[in-house]
Amino acid sequence: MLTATAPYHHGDLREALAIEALHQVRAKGAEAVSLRAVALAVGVSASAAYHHFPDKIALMQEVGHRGSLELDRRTELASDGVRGRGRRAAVARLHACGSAYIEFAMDEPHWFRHTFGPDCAHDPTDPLTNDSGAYLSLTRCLDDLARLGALGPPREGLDLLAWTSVHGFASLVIDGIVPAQAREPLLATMLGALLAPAAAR
Amino acid sequence: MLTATAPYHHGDLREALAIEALHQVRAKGAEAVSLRAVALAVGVSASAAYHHFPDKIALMQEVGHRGSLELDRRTELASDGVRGRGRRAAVARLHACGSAYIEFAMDEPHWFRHTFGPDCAHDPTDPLTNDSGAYLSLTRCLDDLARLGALGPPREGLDLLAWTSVHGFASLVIDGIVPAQAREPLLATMLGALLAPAAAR
DNA sequence: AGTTGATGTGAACACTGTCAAGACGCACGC
DNA sequence: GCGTGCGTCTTGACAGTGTTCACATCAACT
Repeated sequence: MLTATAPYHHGDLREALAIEALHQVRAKGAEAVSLRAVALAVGVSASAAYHHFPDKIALMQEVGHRGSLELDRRTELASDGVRGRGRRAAVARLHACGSAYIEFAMDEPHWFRHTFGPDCAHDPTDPLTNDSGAYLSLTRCLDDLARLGALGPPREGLDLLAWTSVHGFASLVIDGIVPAQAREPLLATMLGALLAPAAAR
Repeated sequence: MLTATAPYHHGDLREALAIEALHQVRAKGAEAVSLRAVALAVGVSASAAYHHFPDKIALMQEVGHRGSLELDRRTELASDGVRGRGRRAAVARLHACGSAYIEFAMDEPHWFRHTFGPDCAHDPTDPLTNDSGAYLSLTRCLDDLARLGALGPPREGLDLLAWTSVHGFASLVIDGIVPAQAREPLLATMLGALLAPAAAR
């Protein structure tokens, strides 16, 4: 039996630690996660973690990074799930994209919050460029709509408006400030404000 | 000399603790603040704090509450700073309101983040009702615009759209994901999407 | 005056992140 | 084949955290 790539003492401790940390963040929230508890749950001493991550912060950043990837995956999946080339399909794609974004925050509030939390702060020198596939999904949806002449306001800046409203709504919902049922109304209003008045839906 | 209301041993320890905690949150961020350090800075033992706050969380919630009040104050001040009854003034008021919201986040990123952080989670049973004077300021601006017939899309839900986009932008900026210079473009795009096409500015 | 109760102190507990010193075991060079 | 080296993990320790306990203090009321 070839045990694939199980190179060392533990096998792949770095991955195991990341997975366990992710589990605990999802379950209890980032603030309630301790490096020691993660290491113990994996069956390893606390200091063992320092051979794979320089900090606790680095471990948590790995969790945040996986949150970005998961968010990207969900939005992309949602937008790809809508077939068709017409205006109706393009609108539905944008709707699905925003809905998936919000749904991730509602499904995994702790994970979402930590992904955008202070420990995972991005490099302020080159924002918007490297990461955020969710933003790219949104941009593609809006590009399609622009190509179809379905957008009301001028194209420029609409990505940012759509993104910030969806992200802000998701944040406010998981903070308990805005009710979750407002999701559809918010998306409808956003689409109504973005689309040309011809056919809002 | 009448020393005003200096009732007890310290004077007003509860207030002193809250002020010092607020200072430290603004300076170092909520995660870096320890109850002990706050108490020591006030010149008091750590356990003394427990006669005024049941938890460290309660102390930090007081800081968050003051963040809500400060945000309310700023938005209200900004919107009241624009005089006039015409459409132009109403648009400027909405712009000033959103701008002040974002400016607070940029001036006090730690304070803003903590105000909307998990420790200050609101009661999910009655959202939108009790607090958030910033939302009320925004609503008033939009009511004015609606009365003047200046809004493009139907009135309902526009508060939420404006609020979430401003809040989302503020959050993304202080997370270093969106550049701060995008504030004016974002506000312009938002106004363009909200207003009737007659005169975008 | 003496009791009461709010307000302070100090020591202690369990827990945290982090580090230094040492023990284990795989992989390589001889 | 065997020792050497290095990556891996453990133990033990340090400083610092939130929180609680028994006790001291001091203002105010009866």
